[in-house]
Amino acid sequence: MTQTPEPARSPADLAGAEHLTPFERSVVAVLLATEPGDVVSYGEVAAEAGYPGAARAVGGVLGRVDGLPWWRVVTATGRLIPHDPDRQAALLRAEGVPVARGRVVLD
DNA sequence: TATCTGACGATAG
DNA sequence: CCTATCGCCAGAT
Repeated sequence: MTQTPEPARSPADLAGAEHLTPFERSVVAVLLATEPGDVVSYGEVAAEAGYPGAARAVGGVLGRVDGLPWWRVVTATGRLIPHDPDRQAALLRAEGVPVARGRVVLD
């Protein structure tokens, strides 16, 4: 196989990862890999993406890249994002995730 | 190349 | 339990 004319279409392409950095693409892949009802923290996404400790940088990706399930990302303590907690709570509940007083109910 | 910003995380009070 | 501060990382200017 001399060169692949059409590289495998990764889920990351759904967010237009054409002009994204490796870090952003990795984060996008992790988020798109999540499914409805699943909740992850910024630190978890960073670690899964291969950049442990870059939790803060993950937040930047959610703000720059659109088309991502940002509502499935919460803080390490289960706290909803300070940007749109009410919005996120509604989206999470729509997926079956119990939310109480601005925090996801961890089991 | 240097500096500032920010959808964070952990710890101290 | 909540607020304040420091530390860390990648992106933007």
